[in-house]
Amino acid sequence: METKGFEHHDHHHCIATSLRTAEEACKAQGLQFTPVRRRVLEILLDEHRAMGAYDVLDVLRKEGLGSQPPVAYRALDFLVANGFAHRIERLNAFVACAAPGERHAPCFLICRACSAVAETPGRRASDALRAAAGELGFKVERVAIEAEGLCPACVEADA
Amino acid sequence: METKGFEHHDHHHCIATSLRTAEEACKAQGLQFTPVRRRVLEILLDEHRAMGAYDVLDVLRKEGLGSQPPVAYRALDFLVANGFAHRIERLNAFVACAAPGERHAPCFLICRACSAVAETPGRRASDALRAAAGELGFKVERVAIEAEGLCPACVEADA
DNA sequence: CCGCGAACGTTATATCATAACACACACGAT
DNA sequence: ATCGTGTGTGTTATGATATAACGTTCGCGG
Ligand SMILES: [Zn+2]
Ligand SMILES: [Zn+2]
Ligand SMILES: [Zn+2]
Ligand SMILES: [Zn+2]
Repeated sequence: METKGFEHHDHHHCIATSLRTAEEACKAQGLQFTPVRRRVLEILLDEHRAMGAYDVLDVLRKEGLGSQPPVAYRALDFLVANGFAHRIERLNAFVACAAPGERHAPCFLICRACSAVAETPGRRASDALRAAAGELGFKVERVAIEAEGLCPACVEADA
Repeated sequence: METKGFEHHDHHHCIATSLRTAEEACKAQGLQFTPVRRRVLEILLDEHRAMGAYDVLDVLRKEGLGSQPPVAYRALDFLVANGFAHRIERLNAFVACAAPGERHAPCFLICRACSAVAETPGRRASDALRAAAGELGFKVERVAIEAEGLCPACVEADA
């Protein structure tokens, strides 16, 4: 998996690929990739940053796709449950998954200065956590690993 | 005996020690360990579980120590800022620190069945995270590591 | 046709958190 | 001694996030 948060990239391409991946995954698993769900994923991909449910809802409203909180929350829950997006606990916000389809323990780097969010593989951290939990007899089902600090650009600006 | 993390322990003793540690740390650092702050820490220690700010506030209200949200939030913020308590993002809740005074990267194991919360050293996971972040030029300042799953007791009950 | 489950639309409400301002008090400087 | 200043507290009001509950629609298999 590639980290996208702090680097330039071909964004049109990355949107198209993610959407197609989601579409195919839904078809393969018999999930309904409905217009609202699709559009919410598009919105997250467009912005390429962490968005609150109400931010997403604002966009849906303007487009006549839904006007009440449950519409946004249901679509977001679907995307999160199926690995197309992640919830960032620290921000009460959502972000499109940078590597949909791959089984992974996401790990987020959140810049406190510019609010950029990068998803990076958290496999090592996740393994360490599972090991520690296992020693206590705790059965880990989901892991949230989130770091707050300064992104490369803001570290420079700070200095 | 109550449950600390997932194990039994001498709870009266653990409350007393934690309170004393906080008291001494405040004195040493010139921080004000005011009645409200002290009482809030006691409340978190008493319950020995994750509590919402409003849960804490309910107790304060009954005791005439404060009746409005800012009172609870201010005290909790103080305790968190100084390492006497932690905030659990996943639960929007607070818990007394299990190792006050020691510099540590806390890591939480949250049981989805019984809501028990254990704090465990997250040093290995935290180190792994910092290493991954460092490769990207990200400067980590704070880390939140939270696992959701089944505690030992609930794993057994489940089987 | 009917029963069912999944998604959606809507209303209302629950839950979590902070802005803003007034007051009290401790403490060091004038 | 008085004044300014910083810090903590009390209070009102509001903002931000999230879900309960119920009715409607629609496709699908019995
Ligand atoms: Zn992109
Ligand atoms: Zn930044
Ligand atoms: Zn205890
Ligand atoms: Zn449990």
